[in-house]
Amino acid sequence: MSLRHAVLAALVHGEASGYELAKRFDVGVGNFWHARPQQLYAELTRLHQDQLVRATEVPQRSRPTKYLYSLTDAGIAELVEFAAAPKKPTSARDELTVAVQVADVVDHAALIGNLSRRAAQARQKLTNLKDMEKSILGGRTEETFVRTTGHLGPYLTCRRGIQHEADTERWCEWAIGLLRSRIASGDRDRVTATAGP
Amino acid sequence: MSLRHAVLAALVHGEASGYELAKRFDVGVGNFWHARPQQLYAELTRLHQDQLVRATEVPQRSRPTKYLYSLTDAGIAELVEFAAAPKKPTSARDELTVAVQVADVVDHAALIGNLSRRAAQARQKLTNLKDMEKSILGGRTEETFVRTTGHLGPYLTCRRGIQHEADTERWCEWAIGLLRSRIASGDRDRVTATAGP
DNA sequence: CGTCACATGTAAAAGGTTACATGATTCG
DNA sequence: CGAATCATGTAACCTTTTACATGTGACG
Repeated sequence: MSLRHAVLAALVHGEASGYELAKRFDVGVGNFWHARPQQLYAELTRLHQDQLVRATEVPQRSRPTKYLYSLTDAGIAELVEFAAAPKKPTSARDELTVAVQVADVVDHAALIGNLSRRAAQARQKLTNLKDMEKSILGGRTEETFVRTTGHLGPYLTCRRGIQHEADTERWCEWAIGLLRSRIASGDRDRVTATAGP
Repeated sequence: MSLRHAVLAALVHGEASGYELAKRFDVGVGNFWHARPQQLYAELTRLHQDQLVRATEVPQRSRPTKYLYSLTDAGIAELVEFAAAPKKPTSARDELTVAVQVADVVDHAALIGNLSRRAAQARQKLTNLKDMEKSILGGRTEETFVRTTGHLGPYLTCRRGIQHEADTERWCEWAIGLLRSRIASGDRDRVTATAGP
């Protein structure tokens, strides 16, 4: 039940509407918690009912009324409790790795295609995250930043994302290399996706 | 809908009962796809109905009859198709990182506790995965292995796991270091989990 | 004139977790 | 004598995804 805490965490940064929050989940928060806009709208309603956030109505001309949400004291208390509670290990679920697991039974070219696409995605995310890191550090060195800032959290998670994406890219490229070398050293009896009866 | 493919992937290694499969998911496959035994029993039934696996009844004395499942040709074809299809990016969901994101609002000591526990889990998994790697390589160097083997897939995914766990451990320890240095350099106004009214 | 940004949701379906149920055998 | 291993499942619940619904204003 922890979409709830991801939303609260996203609101620490400042008040936001559901729509704005969705964008925060697309860039920053999305690195450690995915959620679709629909989920956010629903969760915000629940959080409001439970008084962990307060909502300010902002009428729009020619658009649905917008609601700006911000943390209440109860909301902050909830976060404090959450951070102290034992955490479940992340539950891994990666289709690509499932496909790689069966590399020996499967069409190599298609697999390599999938690995390249993933590598490209990782590079894209890396670029975004490095921009984010730059804007967090704001010209300071890490050492200075850590001593000065009141916003260590976002920096820590941003670094986490950077390392993870770099790791992903490295692994994809390495796997591609091995699969290719295997093709080069001659492989027979490979089943292909297009093989008909 | 890809628990299905994770199960098929696990069966490439050889026939298994639901119970045995649950163990494969605990060790090997679990590194990239989690599933509870109940899910596996249900999925195996479905796969059997769809004729992607065949089932051999094995009566037990004083125990529920056991079913040994193995891949059919249709099952292998399904895997081939799956491996060629475009893959969704992994959906990140990590409670610990959510907690770290709000480090600045939250009790540092408790957070550090959570980070240490995660680091310890990562070290444990690393040990297991390195044993697995050793048994896969079977004394050969990577180069020799890659040229000789018909089981590249499991090696690739095992390496993925190793790198990921190593990365996790490094990040946890690094984050702990920064959080501690922040305590040392004097921090005030930290909300603690035990603070009452 | 088409597409993107804004701004909210509802409803059904799929996927995953937790709790419960049963019961013999082996090991320390 | 208690715990772990073997061996299967059902049912209720919670979470996530997908599809649908609505409509304006700005930009090129």
